[in-house]
Amino acid sequence: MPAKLAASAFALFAEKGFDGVNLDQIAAHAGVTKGSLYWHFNSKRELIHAACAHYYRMYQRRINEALAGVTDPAARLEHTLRVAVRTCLMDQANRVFTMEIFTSAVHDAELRRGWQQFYDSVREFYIGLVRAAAVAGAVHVADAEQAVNLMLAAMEGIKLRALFEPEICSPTEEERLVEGLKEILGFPAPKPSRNG
Amino acid sequence: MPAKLAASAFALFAEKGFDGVNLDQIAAHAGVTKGSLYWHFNSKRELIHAACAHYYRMYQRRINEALAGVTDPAARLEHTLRVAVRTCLMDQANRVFTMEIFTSAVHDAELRRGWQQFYDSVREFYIGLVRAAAVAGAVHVADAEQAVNLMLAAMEGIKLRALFEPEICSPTEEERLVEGLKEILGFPAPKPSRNG
DNA sequence: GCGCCAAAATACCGATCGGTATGGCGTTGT
DNA sequence: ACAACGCCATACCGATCGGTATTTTGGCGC
Repeated sequence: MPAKLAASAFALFAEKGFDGVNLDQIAAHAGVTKGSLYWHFNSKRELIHAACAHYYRMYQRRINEALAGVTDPAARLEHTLRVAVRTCLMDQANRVFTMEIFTSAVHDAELRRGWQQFYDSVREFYIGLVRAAAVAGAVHVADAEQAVNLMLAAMEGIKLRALFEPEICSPTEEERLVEGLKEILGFPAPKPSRNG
Repeated sequence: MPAKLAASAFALFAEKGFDGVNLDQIAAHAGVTKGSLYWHFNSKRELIHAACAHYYRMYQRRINEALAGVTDPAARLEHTLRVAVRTCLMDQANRVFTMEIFTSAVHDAELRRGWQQFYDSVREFYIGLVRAAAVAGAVHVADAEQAVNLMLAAMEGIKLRALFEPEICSPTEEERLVEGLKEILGFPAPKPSRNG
């Protein structure tokens, strides 16, 4: 049940923000009432943290699935990037959710730590992927760390931009976004006949 | 008085967010009471919009001051960039305030329009500056618009990152940030003896 | 069947806060 | 002197919502 509540919280927070959802709504979404919710969580804040953990796990699960059985460094990097774009940029709900994390993290040190931990692990993962791809000669970067930092910043910037210009993250733009981010990571320019 | 209330609202929102400040606090900060505040503004929402307008005007005033009497295209671009970094990245209060705009804009079309209008004018201004500097041979970009988009995305990404890693926007990092953004805009790499 | 415990439901509480109603004061115009 | 108006202060209102207290329910073991 706590996992179901966390999932419900995530779903509703991603739609209306942390302050836009009350606990009765979350409980109802999970099929129980607020009293039951309080049996499992001590406060709304605790539930927010659980919703964040839910999101981080979901992202990690997607990456693991995308990389299962993939050994080629360049392919691993590209798959990771595609999942990230699909999950973090194309999905409006997830964009809204992470924006709520940022805004609330200003005043909540634990939330901030949680995000930073997540962000750092994502970043280190990318750095490792880029380095492996560079050794394999698939990408060319002077400094893997800097390229990853720039790529992640660009992703965050796109996310922000999409909040008021949702069309830049429409399905028809996905491939363009992926290509732009790949370029930052040092992938060679796309060829007309390259493998999708 | 309405301007004073808007300024007070901006100052407090930039510290605690839109939902973290009540109208009594804003009124007190402006030296009046809530009744007087309601004489001038119909609702908290209207006050939020006034605070946003205050911020946009402040930014524009700073740019105008920085560019007064500057005619060299490269200098104009660099000055604009420095003011933007100082105002939008180095100033924690302003970072917090703009994050609040983004989060609220998801559910407030007018707020969204206001921000988009501001963002578009900033963007067009940069494109104009980059093109002028390119004609003057001071920067080298294949596509001014794309370079500006990337630079602005990077700025937004840095802003987000700074929310949980404030040290990346510390005074000692300012020059590094400026140089990184200049590089995106096609400025030549810094020389050891270049003019500050 | 009874007791225990976990989980859930229901009713309630107090604080908060945006918003409203009303009265007061100072200034200006007639 | 009086009326009108702008601006302001104070008191009040109702809705909301996180959180608490109490009761109920279901499952399990004996």
